[in-house]
Amino acid sequence: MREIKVERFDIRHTVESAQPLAFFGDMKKDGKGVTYSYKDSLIEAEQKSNVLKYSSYGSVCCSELKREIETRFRLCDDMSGVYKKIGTDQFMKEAIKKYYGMRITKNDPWETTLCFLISQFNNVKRIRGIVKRLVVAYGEERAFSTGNVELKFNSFPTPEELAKRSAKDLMVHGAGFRAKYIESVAHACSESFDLQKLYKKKYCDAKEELMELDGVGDKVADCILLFGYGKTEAFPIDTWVKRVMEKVYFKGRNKKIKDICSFATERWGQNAGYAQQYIFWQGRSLGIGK
DNA sequence: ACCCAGGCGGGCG
DNA sequence: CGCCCGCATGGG
Repeated sequence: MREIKVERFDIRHTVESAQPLAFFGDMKKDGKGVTYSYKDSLIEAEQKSNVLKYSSYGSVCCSELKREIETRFRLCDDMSGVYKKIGTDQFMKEAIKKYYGMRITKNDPWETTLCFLISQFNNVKRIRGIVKRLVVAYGEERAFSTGNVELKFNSFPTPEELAKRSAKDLMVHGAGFRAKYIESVAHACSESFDLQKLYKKKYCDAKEELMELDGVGDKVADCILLFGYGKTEAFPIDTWVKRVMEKVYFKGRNKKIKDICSFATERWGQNAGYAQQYIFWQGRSLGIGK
């Protein structure tokens, strides 16, 4: 068990706020820790006030593990600076106070892509269920014995593994009409489409390329860029964010996605992604628009 | 029963 | 282009 000091970090808000970790990871019952698969390994992380304890089962070495933890939870982000930039109005101040320490997570691009393909026209509980069933069905099973306890988990299914299945196979797991997108994108990513190359592209260019994938539109592309590539200028606008934005910043008037997007970019710039996460999670908790 | 969910693609004007 | 509709599924 290793430790790292953390400030302005809350593992519960971070893991529970409908980011990819909420879909394929497991929150511990007490809400203070999480377990999730990383490559061939299983990682555990647990927070005790200002200390994040972590450990792993599997082949990942300790320097890589440290880097993975710091990257995944974006521990190097200057949250004080972020809060200063986005906490400029009453709504944001309250959201920040309520979910203080909630970070954007940085996840694997493919894993993020699959999660958000499934997210469309869907709800958080079902997304998690579908992702979980795909992991069980098509992830590689791994087991470790830790003292007297046998630990089993599945790694996240690769594009190659999913590409072997037809949309009809995938339907069994409840993916619904999204199954055809999963099939198509799994094929693309295991053959011609190179997700890795998007790291070095600018936000706009990367987004344009992502949207060539079947089932990836404006919103899903922004989610992939934010949670899968760490491009924090992305501002995904779903039904919740749209409603909050209209109510809080546009006097309740119906606005187009494009207008909301340019407002957010102008107001929050590189921190738009963070602003979005607080808006989204606070909007849901307040039930805005319902 | 009815409505909605971290939208998208296709078809039409 | 912009607008509108259908779409699988299950929980509230």
